[in-house]
Order: sequence, then structure tokens, then C-alpha cells
Amino acid sequence: MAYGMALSALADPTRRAVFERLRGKAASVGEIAADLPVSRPAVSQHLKALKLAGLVADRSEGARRIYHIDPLGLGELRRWLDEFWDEALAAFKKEVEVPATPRRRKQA
Amino acid sequence: MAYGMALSALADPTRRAVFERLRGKAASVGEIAADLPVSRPAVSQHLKALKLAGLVADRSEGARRIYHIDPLGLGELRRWLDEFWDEALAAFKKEVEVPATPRRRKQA
DNA sequence: ACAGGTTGTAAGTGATCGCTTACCGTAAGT
DNA sequence: ACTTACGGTAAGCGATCACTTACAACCTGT
Repeated sequence: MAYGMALSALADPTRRAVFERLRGKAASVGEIAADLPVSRPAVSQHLKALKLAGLVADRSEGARRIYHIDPLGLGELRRWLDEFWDEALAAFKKEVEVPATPRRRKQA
Repeated sequence: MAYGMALSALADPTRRAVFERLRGKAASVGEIAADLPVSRPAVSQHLKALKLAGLVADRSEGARRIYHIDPLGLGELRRWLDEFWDEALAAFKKEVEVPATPRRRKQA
């Protein structure tokens, strides 16, 4: 049920920008804020939300905190989406299939 | 870039409930509202947002409107998530790998 | 111990959001 | 044509959210 937190965390554009900023390479709060049009505290708050959703994790490095992507939250979201995808696609196919393949299985 | 709309659409719990209600089987607005603790106009507004995000589609059936899941928006979201997943996991592995392989390439 | 640098948190504010009730348009039945 | 059922939209309201500035806590050199 934690995928809900991941979804609401990734809903905000700025927070998503923070998240995507960490693609591949980790970064400190200040570094992230420098690339975005918002203040440093704003980035800090966004990181807090992302961390709570299991999307990022942090490690201390001296006085700085290096944030990186946590596969945990991303994995939960992916699992939910995949499951949903299979179900939805199956239902969608069945829906479309009806007129295309006039059910001639049972008789006629 | 449309995955942003899908994410913000699925962020709200009620709207997500509306969306998940359509798992497998399509339903009318009234049917959906009957299963949820919100009014019918609320459901209608949620469906509007979901439709705008490409997550649901509707077909007229007499005076009723039957809503069903649209694989389009779900697919875009899935594509973005998969791409992100691969990149993030690769970076995460490389990150963990570093201490295991103490960098002895450039002298000592 | 002091100074400079980096981060988290508190308080306040303007905007957005989700919900409700009320109303209007549309489709089917008598 | 009138009635009944169904759904979208407008208006308004309370709550949440994202952002800012100000402040406190922490670590590192000198």
C-alpha cells in the first residue's frame, strides 16, 4: 500500500525534478538546489517527502548529506503498476476482441 | 512528458479508488459513486481528470456513460518508470560496488 | 573556541485542491 | 409532450500544499 505515498510524492513537478536530478549520480542538498529555481529549504522539504516514500535515501559525508535514489519505493510502485498493467490490458483486449471476433466458439 | 499528468492524477486516494474500481470491468459514473463515500459529481470530476491524463476513456451507452481504463496513459507511465528503474538500479549497483572494489587504479 | 559552511525545522502566506449543493442538458419511457 | 433517470458544470468553502524567510543544530578547519 506504500505505492500511494510514492505516487503522491512524485505528483509535484518540483519534487519530481529533485528526484530526477538524482538519476545516476547522488548529490547534496545544496547541489540540487543550485540547479532548481527554488530555495534550499524547499529542496530539503521535498527530500524529506521523497525519503518518507522510500524513493530516496541519504548518507552523511562530513557536514553534507548525500542523497541518492532508493530502489525500494520505486520497486513497489513498479510492482503495482505492472500488476495493474497486466490486468488492464487483458480486460482491454477482451473488450476490443468482442466485435472483432464474433464469438463463434460455442455453436455457430 | 505526459506521465506527469498520470502521476498527479493517481496521487489522490479517492481518484485512485475510482481508477482501481475500473479494474477489469467498466462501469458507469453512478455505479462507481455508489461504491465510494463521495458524491456523484465528485466522481465525475475525478473521471474528468483521469480522462485528461489518458488513464480512462468513455463510451456512451444510452443516457449512461461507461468508463473503462485506457492503456495509453498507463503505458506512458510504465515506460517512464521502467526506464528510470533501469538507470537507477544500475547506478545503485555501481554505488554499492565501489567499496567492494577498492579503487586501486590510479596508484595506491 | 571561533568562524564558515551545510542542513533540518518553525512560522507564515498565497494558491491549489477536493468536496458539497444547486443547476442545466440530454436520453429513454409512458 | 411530460416525466424520470443519468451525467457534466458552476459556485463556494474548508483544508492541504509548496514556497519563502528566519532560526537552530551540526561538522570542519584555524
